[in-house]
Amino acid sequence: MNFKILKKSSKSRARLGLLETSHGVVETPCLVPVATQAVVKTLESKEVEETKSQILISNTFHLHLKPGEKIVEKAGKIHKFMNWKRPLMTDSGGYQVFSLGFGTDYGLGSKILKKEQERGESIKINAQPQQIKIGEDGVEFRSPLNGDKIFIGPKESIKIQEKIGADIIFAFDECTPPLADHDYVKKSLEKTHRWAEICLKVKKSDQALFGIVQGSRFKDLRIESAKFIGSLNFDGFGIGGEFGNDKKEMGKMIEWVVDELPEKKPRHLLGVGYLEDMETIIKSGVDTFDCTVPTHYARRGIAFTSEGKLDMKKTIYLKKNEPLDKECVCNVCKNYKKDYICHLLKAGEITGMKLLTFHNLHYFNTFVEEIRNKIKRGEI
RNA sequence: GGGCGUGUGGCUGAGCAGCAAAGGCAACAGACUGUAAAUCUGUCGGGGUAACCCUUCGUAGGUGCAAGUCCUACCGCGCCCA
Repeated sequence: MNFKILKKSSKSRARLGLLETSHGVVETPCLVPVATQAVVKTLESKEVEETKSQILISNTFHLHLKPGEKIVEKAGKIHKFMNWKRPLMTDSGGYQVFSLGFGTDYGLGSKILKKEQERGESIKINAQPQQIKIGEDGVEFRSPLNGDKIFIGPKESIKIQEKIGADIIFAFDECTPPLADHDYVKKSLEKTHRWAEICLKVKKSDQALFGIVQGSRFKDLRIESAKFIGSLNFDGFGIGGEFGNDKKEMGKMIEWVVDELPEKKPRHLLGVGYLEDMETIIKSGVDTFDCTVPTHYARRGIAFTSEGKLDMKKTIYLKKNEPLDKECVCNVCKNYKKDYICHLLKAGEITGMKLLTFHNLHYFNTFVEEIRNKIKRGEI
């Protein structure tokens, strides 16, 4: 993998780049659609290309459980397995440390604390989630599929990711929960840092390996983590964990980190990408970012349009014989109307979710494309 | 004509003396940011912020302190026998 910076904004930390891999080039800044189980749910790979998606991220934990990395490897590795010819990343499974752990215990999201939830900082040093066990060498999971005990640490994650064979792989980290206090995060960070060094040592493939910066909302820890991870011989960097109480803080927190990372290497923001967040995170210096929102919300019946977020399950849309977005040029907007899509969703037809997934991805990718153009024109 | 059965809130469907009445569906509202996620939450007879009040279980009477819940008649629907 090679990363070229084409232009640096004079108005912000934003930059235009080219991420070159053996499976093609990614123009950055770029949204990375999520293909957890080696598929963008509801779409086939050819359709995903048609949404202007340049690179996908799949998940180590999920592929380890099903079908198992050996199957993927035997199929000729993940590109051949899923017939995706462009670049691919795999996440390390670090997010599942959060999601299946404290995330489940407290009903939390990982990025921004929900309004209703008070900042109790109830997760203190040495706390353990109920269903998984976070140890020094890794994490003991229970398979959500059949209850089997599974152990994944940095070594295991890298070995699995090598077998899966994505272009870019991530170090195994602990994604700390928003309710964790400073002491918890500090101790967790030290572990994530040790794990980062192990990941670098263990990796034998020529895949690009990205280290992950944690540190939650704490400035000292974010900077400490960025300095440490940034000093290691990674090919790029992920920025993970939570970003404070509200979105205004998010950009600032990303900048704490970005300013400590080597400038020439790509920065990937893990799991952030509401439309309204995109300009902020890109202006803070993020090159790539993945987010489940366009695909996940599509399966909930939500269409993203220039008129805002539309809940296409609402009965009023049965009476609207017009495209989801009058300005959108995607195949769905060219060929289908709201009344039909609403009908499909109400009838429980999977094609409704498929059409929305296609449109949302196209819409998000076009949105980022426009931000790239703004950087080109020197507007942001 | 005779016998048996049935009639519940937008639909469906429990309840068989102490209910504004289970469940499901639909409807409406909300949530979802490195996907245990085609999911979850709330409302769902009317009125009031609320303790509370009012109107409901085919229709009309009756027996009970109390009736969708028991009795009688009628009406509608279903099946069976003539």
